[in-house]
Amino acid sequence: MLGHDEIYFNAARLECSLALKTADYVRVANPRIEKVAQSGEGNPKPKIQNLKSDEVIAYGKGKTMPAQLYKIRHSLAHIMAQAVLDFFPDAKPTIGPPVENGFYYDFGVPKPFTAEDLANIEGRMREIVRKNVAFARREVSADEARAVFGNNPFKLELIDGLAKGEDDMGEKGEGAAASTVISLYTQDTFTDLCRGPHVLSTSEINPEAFKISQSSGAYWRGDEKNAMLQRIYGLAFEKKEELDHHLNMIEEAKKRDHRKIGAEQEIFIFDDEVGPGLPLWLPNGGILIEQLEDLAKKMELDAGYDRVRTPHVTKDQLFLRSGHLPYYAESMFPPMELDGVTYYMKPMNCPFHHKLFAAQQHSYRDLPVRFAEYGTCYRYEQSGELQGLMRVRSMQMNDAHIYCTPEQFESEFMAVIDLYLKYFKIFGIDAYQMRLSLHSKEGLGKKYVNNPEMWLKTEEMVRRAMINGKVPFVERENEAAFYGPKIDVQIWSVVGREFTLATNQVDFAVPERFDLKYVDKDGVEKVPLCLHRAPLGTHERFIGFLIEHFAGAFPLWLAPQQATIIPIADRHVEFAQQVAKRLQAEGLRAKVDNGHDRMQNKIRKAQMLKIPYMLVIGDKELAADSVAVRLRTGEDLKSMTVNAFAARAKPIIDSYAMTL
RNA sequence: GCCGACGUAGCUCAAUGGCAGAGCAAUCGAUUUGUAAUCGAUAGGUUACGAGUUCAACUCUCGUCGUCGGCUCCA
Repeated sequence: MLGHDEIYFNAARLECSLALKTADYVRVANPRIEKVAQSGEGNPKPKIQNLKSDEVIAYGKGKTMPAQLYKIRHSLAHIMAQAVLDFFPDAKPTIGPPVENGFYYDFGVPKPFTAEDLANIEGRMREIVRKNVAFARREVSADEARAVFGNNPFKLELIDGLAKGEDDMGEKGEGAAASTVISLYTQDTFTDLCRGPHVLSTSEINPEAFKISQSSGAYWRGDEKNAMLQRIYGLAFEKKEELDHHLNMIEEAKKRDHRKIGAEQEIFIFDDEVGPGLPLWLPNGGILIEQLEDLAKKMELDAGYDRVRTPHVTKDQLFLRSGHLPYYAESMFPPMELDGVTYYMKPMNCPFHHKLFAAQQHSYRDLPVRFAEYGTCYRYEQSGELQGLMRVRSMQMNDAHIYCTPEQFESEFMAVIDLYLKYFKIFGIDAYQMRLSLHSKEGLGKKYVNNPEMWLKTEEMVRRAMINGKVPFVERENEAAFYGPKIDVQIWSVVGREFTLATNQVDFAVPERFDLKYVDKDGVEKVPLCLHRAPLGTHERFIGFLIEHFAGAFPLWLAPQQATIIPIADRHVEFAQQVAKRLQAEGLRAKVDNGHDRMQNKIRKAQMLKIPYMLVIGDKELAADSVAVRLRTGEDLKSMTVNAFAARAKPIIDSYAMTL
């Protein structure tokens, strides 16, 4: 992606869709640069690519930021802690790292911070920065450190961990990386346990280039069983213009939030009496869904899939067999008891497809078998995690299961990846990241099927397939499905949240539980491998993503209303209605705007709804059987006959083109 | 689920303890207009829901529901 000179990024870290020069993207967005799989023998060696000649510092999961920015943000976190202690001497500072766009600090305090507190803290921080205080480093023994932080149980826990070679999150460092050096940084009146680095003096920090953005609760060390701390987030950049630019981008991003556009364009609603996370699709949303399903059916027919249908409800036995119960029960809607039988709404389609596979005899000659279904699933997601269409409780999944032999695995897996890429090309999606999600040793037998050999084997199969297919990807541990590794397509919503848009999963475990088999060449019954794939994810998330991706300006083939016909005066309405009928007969979604407004206002309304074509009809058009065509881009194509207009639009629709 | 903020007309917002208002949208009327807002009128509300304090509650308190931002989670 970064190979292109100029790229169109949707959300990612830019929080809005922009065509950018790669160099600008690298500068502004600070892209995630992670382990990139290398071709060659054995496991690829992780490699951090430095796209910038400037010094960068790694933080978080494989992310980097320029060293100076890191120091500024990290130092501001300490200054924030100092300011907080000025107002709340009993607050217990815990950790305060730099993050994308800024920094945060978590405090143990008896009461959450108020908006007024935050304003005071921000003001105090500015005073400290302006005093040009120095940051001084000092290395101490664990016992000395304990003496300094004797009244702060969080810091004592960190010191104990450091003494054992753990990092901030209580995780073991990599062998030799385990450090016994404990360092303190002091600025002004405040000393913190910290590995650094920091600015030498606050004179390196622009007091106008940072801002406290929000506060919220956060669990100590990210574990919900631990104490709830209060986190304060700050935004920080080197220059004020960069902060202003960032704030401006956030404002722009809000305008294309799918929740806002979804309401404006009447695509979906939520209703309190229906329930949270249960979207209702208005007619415009219905059109989007049908267009996507038509596309999927065409593409999947070409790719050799068979379509199946399965029920929404099933007996508990099915999910006991699949292994979802009892482990997945808390993410399922509660059971229904009828006549002594327990039923569940399905959270996924796989077990049903497995049953379909099992219902027929299979020879190796029949494989691969590919069952596709836009299945409706229900998951009881935690209330706090619901977000518009991006995370819901009822969803329609572009699901399919492919049953194949190990020999067929690579070509089947890559055929799915190719399908992704075809879809993404149609939609112009290029700001995504393919992520090879791996198991973790610690999770074996808990989060993951306890079969270490098969994990390593299938992970290597996927890795090799991706390398052979020359598809760039990153690797991430502890993100696999319980039954096998997967390639997830990660995208960022316009407000900056990361989501899995599509997935392609290997399953080496569940087919056996369902006793699935085929008869191989040698006459022996064998268990097939299964691929779970959903290139278009769910309608809910995919459409939520598309709304933001296109900022509501859908390509012609998707646009719920493709043309609005605008009669200039009442005497043109009848002809306008005829034109609408004729265009509808040609398969175009056209409607007459016969409201009381003047033409200018009708154009304005259509423009705001991002309707692709505005067809103006006045005396001239009435006489010539024509329409005056205006595009939503503002371009005026002047008058053309109704037939000429239809002949222009239809191939654009049929080819899924982005042009109008 | 946890922490916090918020919930007023279809939408965006005003009214801080004393008669609930504006713009847009809707409806009706006038206008018949050539590429991003014609004029006028009408209608629209148990201020999310339920309790409490008060002479008086949109406003203060408690609970419930929902939304938003984080945290956690995300097969």
